[in-house]
Order: sequence, then C-alpha cells, then structure tokens
Amino acid sequence: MRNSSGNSRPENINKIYSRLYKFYGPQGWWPGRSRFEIIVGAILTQNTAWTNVEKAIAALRGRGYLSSPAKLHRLRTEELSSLIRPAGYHNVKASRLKNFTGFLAADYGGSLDKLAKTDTVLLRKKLLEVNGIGPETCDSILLYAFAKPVFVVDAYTKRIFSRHGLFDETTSYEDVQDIFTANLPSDAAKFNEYHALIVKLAKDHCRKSPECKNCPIYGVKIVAKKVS
DNA sequence: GACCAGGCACATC
DNA sequence: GATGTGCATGGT
Repeated sequence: MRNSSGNSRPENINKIYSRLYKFYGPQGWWPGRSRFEIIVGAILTQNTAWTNVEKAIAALRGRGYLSSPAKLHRLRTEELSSLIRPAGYHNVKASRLKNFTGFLAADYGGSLDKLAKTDTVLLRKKLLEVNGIGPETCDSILLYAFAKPVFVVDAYTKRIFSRHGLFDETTSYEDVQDIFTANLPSDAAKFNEYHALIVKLAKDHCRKSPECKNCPIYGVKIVAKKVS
C-alpha cells in the first residue's frame, strides 16, 4: 500500500507552509475581539469544537464579562460554569478561567499590558504553572494574544506531520515544537498562519481520508534539518 | 447511537 | 516516564 509518507517528493517545512498558504490563503486567526477574548477562547477550546466555544464566548460577552479580566474574576465560579456550559467540561474550565484571572491579578495587578511586556521565556514558564494551562493553551496565548514568536503544536500537527514522515507520533510536544522552530524564521505572523493552516488542512482532508489525492501535500515526504 | 472535537491534571504502575 | 481515566457538550 502506498501511503502519503512515500518518499517520491521530499519538501521542507518552509516549503510546505508556502504550499498550504497558496492553496488555502490567509486564515485570519485567532477569532477573538480582544486579547482577553483570545485567552478565554484558548482555554475553552481545549479538546472541544470551536462552534461550541463560540456559544460560550457569546454568553460571556453578551453579559459584559469579557470587557476585563477583573470582571470575569469577580463572577462566582458556579455562575461562570453555567454560562460556559455549551463549551463542555464547564466545571473544570470555569476553574481554569479563574485560575488564569487569579494569576493575572496576583502577579500582574490584573494588567494584560504588564503581562505582555514580560520576557517570553519567563512568561511561558509562569503560564505553565497555572493549573489548567498546558503547553498548547500556553503557546496559543503567547502567539495569538501577544504575538510572541512561539510555534503552537496540536494533535493535528502531530498526526499530519508524523504521517508524512517528519517524526514519530510519540514525539513529545517540546521536541515537535523544536523541529518547527529550527526550520522556520522566528516570525510570529508566520507561526500564526502556519498553525491555522494545519488546522484547516486537517479539517479539510487529512482526518477522513489520508489517501485523498486532492490534498495539497499528498504524497509529500516532509524533511527537516536536524535540531541542534 | 457511536464518534469526534484547536487538552489537561491526576492516579497508578 | 508511560499509560489510563475523568471531565461534558453539540455536531456529524
């Protein structure tokens, strides 16, 4: 059986980006009206379809709770949980949202501007210490809310690029991230678009049929220079 | 009615 | 360190 990781057409990570961008065009991520909305969305979308997240965001926005982190922080956890119910896992996510707003209040006086000025490496470390913020949520916040040049890895990235021979499916989050970072210019706009394009590709082709010949990277073996 | 969706924490071995 | 499990709703 011929699979899509066949070695007939080797291309590098940067070239795959160009190919996807030409095929799909700009994706306009992240869908959010403010930095805080993007952060809330990043937590709510954990293992959840975005259409469900939109309902929860709309409920919060309609009541003015997304106008400032402090406002959301003052909301009772039970009520917050009830408002975000459509996004699923509403009890854990309500706690996670309040963990973030609590962290912001305690360490940055509730100021997203102050947080934005923090050194990226330090900020990443601190965000990962917040219960409920793991690597993908953390990096989504850094990239999409604060335009930091951090590559976001998700289940789609692993599925697609392992299928095309770039790494083994069991490769860790950090190792996958290092491969992309080492093979692309450190450009937040490009990281933004690339991750969004991977999600688009996954939804468009690679979930239902890895053998789909209309896929823009069908039959391509993706290669990378070694991570030092 | 099964399966999946832009994860994460925690228990257990 | 690897593996298993709970968390939950809504679309296909």
